[in-house]
Amino acid sequence: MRDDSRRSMVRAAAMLFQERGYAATSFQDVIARSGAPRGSIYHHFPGGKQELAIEALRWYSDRTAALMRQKTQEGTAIEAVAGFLAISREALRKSDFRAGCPVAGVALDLADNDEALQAAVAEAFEEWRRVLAAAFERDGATPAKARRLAAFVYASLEGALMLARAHRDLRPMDDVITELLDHLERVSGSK
Amino acid sequence: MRDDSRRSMVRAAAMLFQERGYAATSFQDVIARSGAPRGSIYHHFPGGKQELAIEALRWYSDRTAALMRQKTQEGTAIEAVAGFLAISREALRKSDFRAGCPVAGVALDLADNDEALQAAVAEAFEEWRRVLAAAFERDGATPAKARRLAAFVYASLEGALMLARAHRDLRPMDDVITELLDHLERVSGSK
DNA sequence: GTCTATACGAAGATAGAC
DNA sequence: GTCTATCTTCGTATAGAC
Repeated sequence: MRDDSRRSMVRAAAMLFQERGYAATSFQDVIARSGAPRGSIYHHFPGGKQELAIEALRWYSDRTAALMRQKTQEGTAIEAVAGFLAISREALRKSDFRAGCPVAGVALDLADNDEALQAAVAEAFEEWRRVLAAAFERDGATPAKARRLAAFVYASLEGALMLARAHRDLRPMDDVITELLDHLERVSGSK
Repeated sequence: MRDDSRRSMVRAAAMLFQERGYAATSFQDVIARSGAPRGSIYHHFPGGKQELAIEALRWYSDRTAALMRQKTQEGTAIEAVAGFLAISREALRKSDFRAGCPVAGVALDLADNDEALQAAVAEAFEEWRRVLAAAFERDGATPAKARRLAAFVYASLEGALMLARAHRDLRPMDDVITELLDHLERVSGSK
């Protein structure tokens, strides 16, 4: 297919970022993982590593937002969160604790420069938060409460992934899932 | 003082890890930040970058655990969490969103090798969790509930720092603080 | 669109003088 | 304990052929 190697590079970059972060990922790693030809990197990404990273974040962010959006359409906001957490947990387990979050892997590697990448990171988080906040609001929460809950969900999830990966143990993830869902159910009465 | 340059390197490394992560931090950065002499790196840290990182994590981890331990002795577990979150928030604000968590900055940069560093990361998280879980238990929670709440607190905090830094905005941090403390107070009745 | 060759700098690390 | 010099490897990036 046309542009196949380009897309495979974007996907491989996202995978590598979630495993070892942005700074620790080299083009060689991306080539090796994707199987894409070495000579076409700068043909597809004239902006180099930064451009590849921005595309990888966009690709992953949109894909993830679409998944969450779908879940919010199939049920309540709480059910969507529960389903999403289950998927994240399963991905972590099946990957032997390699599958974290590529956005997080980039976010913590950025120094003060690199504003374009920083913007891509912020936009990813913001897109996710928007989708979920809309569902909480639809289910009766005030706009402010919906925003807080959505931020809380993604913060907890990112932290849970970090802890579980560090321990190579699902328990921190399970603990966070238990407490987070408990909180969401408790507050669903007091919007 | 003796060992002054060594300690300054450890502190500088911790600062840099929280700003830009492990992989993006070079010895040059550590030298520049600490003001320590260039020629003595491998005198103080024969194990190179990994050894420096392990020491930096230990130093920061113990320091942070001691702070949390002190707070749990001055008041309830919930008060300790509230105080700790306030300190983290203030550090973030005063540093213009540079002060994240060095343990997180290392955690997400590790590939599958580097088991020694991985162990140092896990031990840091585990030490923090232990201190806080003990306080929740002292305040009446069951051991299992105390463990879950402590994990939830640190996961939320790590995620909140990540989101706030990405947006260069304190609101995600404030949102998480609001919801997390709300949850802790709600469940403090049903241990 | 992909190849090879290569420039260029920066990284981690070592050796030996002082 | 610190310096300078150096080695080696690896990184991003470019140029030009095919």
